[in-house]
Amino acid sequence: MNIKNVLEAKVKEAIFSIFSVDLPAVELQPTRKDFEGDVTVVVFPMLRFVKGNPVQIGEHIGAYLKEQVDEVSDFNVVKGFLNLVINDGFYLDFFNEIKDDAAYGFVNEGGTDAMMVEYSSPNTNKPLHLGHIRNNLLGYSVAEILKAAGKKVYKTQIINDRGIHICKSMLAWQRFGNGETPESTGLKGDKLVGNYYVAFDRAYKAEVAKMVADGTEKKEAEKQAPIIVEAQEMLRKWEANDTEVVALWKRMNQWVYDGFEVTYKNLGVDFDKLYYESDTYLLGKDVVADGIKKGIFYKKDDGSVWIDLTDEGLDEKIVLRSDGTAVYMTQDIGTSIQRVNDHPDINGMVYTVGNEQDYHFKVLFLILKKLGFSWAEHLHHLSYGMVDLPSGKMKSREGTVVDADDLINDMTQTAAALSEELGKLEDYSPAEKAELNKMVGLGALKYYILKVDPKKRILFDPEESVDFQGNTGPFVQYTYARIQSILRKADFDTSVNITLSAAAHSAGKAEGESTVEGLHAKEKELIKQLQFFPETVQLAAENYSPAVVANYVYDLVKEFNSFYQNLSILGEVDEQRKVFRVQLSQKVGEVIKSGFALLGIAVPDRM
RNA sequence: GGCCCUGUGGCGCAACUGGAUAGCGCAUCUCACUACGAAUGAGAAGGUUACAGGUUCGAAUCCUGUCAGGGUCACCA
Repeated sequence: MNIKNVLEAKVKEAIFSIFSVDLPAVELQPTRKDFEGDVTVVVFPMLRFVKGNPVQIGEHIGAYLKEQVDEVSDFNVVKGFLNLVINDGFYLDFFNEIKDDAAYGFVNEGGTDAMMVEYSSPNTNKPLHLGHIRNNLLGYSVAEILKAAGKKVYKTQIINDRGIHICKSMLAWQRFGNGETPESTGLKGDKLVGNYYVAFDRAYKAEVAKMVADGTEKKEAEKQAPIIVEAQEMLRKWEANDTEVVALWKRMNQWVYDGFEVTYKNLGVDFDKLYYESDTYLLGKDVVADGIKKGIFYKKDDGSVWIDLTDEGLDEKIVLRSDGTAVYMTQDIGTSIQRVNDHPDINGMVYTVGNEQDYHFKVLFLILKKLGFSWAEHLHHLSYGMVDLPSGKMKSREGTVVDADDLINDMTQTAAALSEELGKLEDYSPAEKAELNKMVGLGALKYYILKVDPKKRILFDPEESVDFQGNTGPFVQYTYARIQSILRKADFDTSVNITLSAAAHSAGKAEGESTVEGLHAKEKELIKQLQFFPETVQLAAENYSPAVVANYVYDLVKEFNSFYQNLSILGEVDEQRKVFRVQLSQKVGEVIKSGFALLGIAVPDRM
């Protein structure tokens, strides 16, 4: 039973019995460390309903609760804050309730509503970089959090596999590639193709520069440079299904997919369903036609179709070009509908896309609502800030990016160096070490990115390596490993429930249970912290925020380390208390593991 | 210029969504390994929450204005 629910009901009861007033809500919060107590009732909001001095009202409620509620053993009032002391028995009972629940904190209702979470969605003309990593980690984690909160979730990505940018790398490869392949060069496919994307840009810029030098206007030169004209011609051929162009396109895209797969696997993310833009880019046109009939869209004289969103404080937005072809928005409308057709249980979608597209999604969601889809009420743009370098924005074309594979390797190597230095794993095989180093390196990277509120932009300095100490992934992993070390050494039965001794607990003890005299403050704090896990998962889901989970796990771990350092676990002389402390450690370990799993971070038994 | 996001000790982040004396980690300075793992713990120092008004019992949080940084305003995606 949740103590909050009990107290809320009882406080209302108290107010009714003392003042004959029905209170609509009760504000509860954990008591600050500097005050005595566990849960605090804030009296101030009641003053609207109950006239009087907040301190006196607090005293009245406190006295009533102490009298009427078993769990409340004492109280004190500071200004308008009523601090309640909850007895140790309650916390022990609570702990025994959750102790053996392997899925503690997770809701497993298999609700009928499914959510689709889209993330990653890369272009197939260049390798993934740090920006994609943030996207991937956020999307994956939010999907896992939603699952834990009881939703059915489909993870998806839309692969931007067509368009002028793809033709650019294709053309450059044709011209300068000399038949190079991933096999012939030993390069990862996405890297190889990315090189040609850069090569195109270089050639293009050179052509433009030359034309400008020869007297052409810059804007004209950018439009007329032979290489860009040729790329556009290639796109036309692709759209006309030209066999040669399509064959090249398939071949080069496959190189990229093979490369992406390696990166995704290293990163530990996965997808349930893939969408390809080449399949979806024509979608949405019929919906637009339908929308015109409904009067949602209107046609201009030149044939282009628009929606007027000025009433909603936005602009007019084009949804179909004058030549009848689709724009980005059209595709997105069509694709979202397609997704629901493919998965009829979807009743909401999350789009993990950078905040540069805030406006686009505002418009998209509004249009879908206007079109009357019920699921359009549950759309969320998981918008996140850009990852910038000290030198500014990352730009693939200019080669100023932090490559995803390189970064993962760097992190692994830093972990390896640190581990070697500490020298605790001499008995590990090279393969075991490699696996562990990757786990820790990735743990550092993932935590570093996920602990920050998604909305905020991140400044990443490659010169200063990601921390492994303090508020970091490895810190949490280390604590987990420490707990496992204790569990390995605890060679006694820990299956019994420990309760308060009869002397400390008026209710007495049940048959076959073991007792302790009372909880140490550090033990109690840990149980309190464990209590917050389920609500943390829900809060994280409501806010689509892995940072909420990361911060929670960090607080739990900090609390545990303090407990660990200040009290003896296996060295405890009282046998019952020793058992209890091992159980407590085990549970904390489980929650660390569960919480980190929501972030996509693994935890090691040793490190 | 219009609209959107962000601004918290030197740096990186929190603050249970309006509650108590604004927490934590790096970095700096002290302590603690013949303790269950020091990738740790205990402590010190460091703040007018960008600025100015306002709302109320109470503001980092809400409103208005100003400043700074970023984004966005294409028949591009």
